[in-house]
Amino acid sequence: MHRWSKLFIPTLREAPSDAEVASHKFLLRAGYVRQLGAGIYSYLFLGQRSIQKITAIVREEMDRIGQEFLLPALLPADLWQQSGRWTTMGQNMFRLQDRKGADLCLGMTHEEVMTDIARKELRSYKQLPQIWYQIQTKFRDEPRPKAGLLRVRQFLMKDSYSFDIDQDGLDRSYNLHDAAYCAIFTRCGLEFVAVEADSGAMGGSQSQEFMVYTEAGEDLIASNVETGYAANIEKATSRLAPIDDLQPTGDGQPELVHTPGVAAIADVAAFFGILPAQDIKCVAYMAEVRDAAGKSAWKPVAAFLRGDHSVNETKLLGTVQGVELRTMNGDELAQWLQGPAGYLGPVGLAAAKTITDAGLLVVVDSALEGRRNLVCGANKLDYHFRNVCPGRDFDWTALADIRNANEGEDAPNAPEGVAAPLRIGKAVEIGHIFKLGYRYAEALGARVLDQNGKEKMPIMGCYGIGIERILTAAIEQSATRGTDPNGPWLPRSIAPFEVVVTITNVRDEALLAAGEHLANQLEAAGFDVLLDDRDERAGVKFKDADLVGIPLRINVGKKVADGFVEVVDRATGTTQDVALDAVAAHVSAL
RNA sequence: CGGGGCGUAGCGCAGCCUGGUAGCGCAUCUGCUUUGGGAGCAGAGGGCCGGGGGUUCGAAUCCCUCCGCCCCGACCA
Repeated sequence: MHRWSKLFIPTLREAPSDAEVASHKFLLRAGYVRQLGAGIYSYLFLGQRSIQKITAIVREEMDRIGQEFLLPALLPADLWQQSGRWTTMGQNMFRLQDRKGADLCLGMTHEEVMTDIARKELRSYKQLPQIWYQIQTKFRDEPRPKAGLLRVRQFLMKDSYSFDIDQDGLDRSYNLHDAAYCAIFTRCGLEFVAVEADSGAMGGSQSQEFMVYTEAGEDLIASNVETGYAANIEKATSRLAPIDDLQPTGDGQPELVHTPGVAAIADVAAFFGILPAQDIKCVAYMAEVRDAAGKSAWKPVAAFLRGDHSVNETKLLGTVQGVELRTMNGDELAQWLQGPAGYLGPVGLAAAKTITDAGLLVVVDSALEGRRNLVCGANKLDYHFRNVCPGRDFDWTALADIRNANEGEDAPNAPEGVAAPLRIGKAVEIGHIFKLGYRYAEALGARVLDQNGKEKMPIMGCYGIGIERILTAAIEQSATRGTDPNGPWLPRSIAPFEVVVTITNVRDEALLAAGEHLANQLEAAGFDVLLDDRDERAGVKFKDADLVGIPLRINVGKKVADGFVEVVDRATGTTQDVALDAVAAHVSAL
């Protein structure tokens, strides 16, 4: 039995000024954590209890599909040099040297170590599949730690790794994780969505992120509940409503129009009396590309989109197979597009044949495909073209989806004619499952014998869950709902205690006895109970109980004389009188 | 790494511009009263004003420098 009077729960009346996001303020004010440095936190009693609730759930679900290991956090450089990541990890890796001068790093992820075990121990396909997981502290020298526990330099991660003999096996391991993750996040009380993620340049074949919508999040995602569509904005598409094309003027061929001072999309639309969607917008970039040898070069890229659309730079980067983008400066615009910003257009440009060729890469967004009689810049100050038809009047290096999907557009998988508006919002990533492929098995030389006695590389998957992010997301979620003026509370499954029994006046022997008895009863019934036996005024105890986010409170007060206590349910904001001997049953039913 | 802000008691802040050796609220401790939503009165303790250097008779205050933290951006297997 935990008695508040004996515990260290340093609640704060006011949040330290460093804290901005709701979860950060909560964690500090409720006495869950204290900060030691940028992105470095100590977990106090309540925080640690919550973390343990979370890891217990994670463990329980993971044990159904895999085996728990505990790998070192201190890792020799050698392994990372073998995988090639000693150099590619760059600044995000904490590095150190031992007394002999040997290089080491602090683990930020454990593909290398797991694969090292696999290569040394796994010999036969008969040993596969394997799913190995751990719950370990990870270290990442984040350029900018922020938002309390949301982005930190030291954090807990459940990471697992699967080894299979073939793609089918990997698919199964991946699906097992998918299901386990859904079970974990559901049990943790989170409203989450699994989104298609950009698997990056590493060539992973499939990847899903588990996200929780919250303003504190750092990613943008698009989803629609009805169709089940969900994707990171870097990957999201949408079905566009049809746009009426303009009727051609004159002979129907591109016609040069004098448009003095008309540069912005809105001005062009107004000048021609058209919709922005009937205009072509140009955004010009320089893209850094690297060849196989790792040599880098900057190539010019002109991106063309519907006037009312915006470029998704991740998509564009993927299309041109580049590593970095920056917008063109004036000189570069003059050199490659012969026109000033505001008057850029695709007509008459010498587009490279393929993205690997030299010269200007012209990338046209798929939404322009098949459109007719559009307006665009003429690459000449104060002039535009009308009657421009993609394909007839200009060519391109690549036609691809490079635009951002917008809020309210229909999900791409919605049946024709069915409205399925996308919800687009910020979200925090709480988990990620990823089909890795052969990258690490290859680099580190892991091999097993298959049914035919031939050496084969095991195919891998890796899967992560941010433990603290579950806590953070749950708090943000509760704060966002904003239904309780007394602040956020935690889902019962991950709250440090399920119930707090508040004795309104401990100097009243009868109340004290009743509270103690009730707390013991509830504990015997299997609940996690905190007994507030402090000699404080009732108001203080109510405020504290709410502040620390315990989802249920039982007030032991005057009504005890009649055999009743009050049960306050934070989730519904309701207070009910319940007979003393019926409390356990009542709480179970909630 | 670029831009901005901040650092004064445990927390929130004022004082700095215009130099004279530190103050308010909350919290803490003692006593009395109070006891269902952060009580009242009386009293008390607590600060190397982030560090170092400089200017000055004198620096929280002005100047230089370093450190730390927060926010925006860049970055983020």
